[in-house]
Amino acid sequence: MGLSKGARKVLKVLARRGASEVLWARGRGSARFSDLGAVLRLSPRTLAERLRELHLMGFVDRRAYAEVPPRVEYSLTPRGKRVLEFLMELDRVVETLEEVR
Amino acid sequence: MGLSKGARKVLKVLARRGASEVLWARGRGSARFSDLGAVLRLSPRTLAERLRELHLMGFVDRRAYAEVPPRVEYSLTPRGKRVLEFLMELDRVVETLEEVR
DNA sequence: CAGGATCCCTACGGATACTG
DNA sequence: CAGTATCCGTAGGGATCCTG
Repeated sequence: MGLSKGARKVLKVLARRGASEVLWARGRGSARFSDLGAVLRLSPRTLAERLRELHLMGFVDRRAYAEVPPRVEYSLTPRGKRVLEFLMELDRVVETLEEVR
Repeated sequence: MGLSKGARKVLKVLARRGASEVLWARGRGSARFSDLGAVLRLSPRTLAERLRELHLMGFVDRRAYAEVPPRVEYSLTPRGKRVLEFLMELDRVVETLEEVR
């Protein structure tokens, strides 16, 4: 009788600022915290929060290297890739909406 | 290099409280304002706002009858039905995520 | 460099009361 | 009945400063 609770949660996270962009940007390869921030124009506060959420949902992987200065790289998990595919599907759906008038 | 602007907008609207529920509830047939409010447990303020947004995006149709007391019925447009299908797809995707571990 | 802490402003949404 | 108007608390997110 409605979206499942899990689906609603995913939907909400994906709609937050920068979430879909992070997944999209990580389509291939991994990237560092600061690189993502620069490309996506997100404040470190928001970026950290978003990455934490996406990590908690199992969509991105976090790998920290014990170096100075510190380096942390983020990449998509298989689950994250599945969700990214879904986002791409959304793009196609929205395109077809133009035709459905 | 990311979700289209339109897709992001759709995503955001769908994530707001009650949006997907309204679409889902209108899967078949139409319903009145107060019925939707009762079923979805939304305050009139939020329900009105949500319906206005969904109407503006062309997902729901609004038909007002010149009666006393007033009666207004909402139903899904073809576009709305397409979006509803997409939401159902989301449910399936989230299910498959359980397997992708 | 990768964040956490703080301050602050805006958006979202419930409760209540009111009107055509 | 179908909303709108108002009040108000909570969440989201930018800017800035700080630290391991």
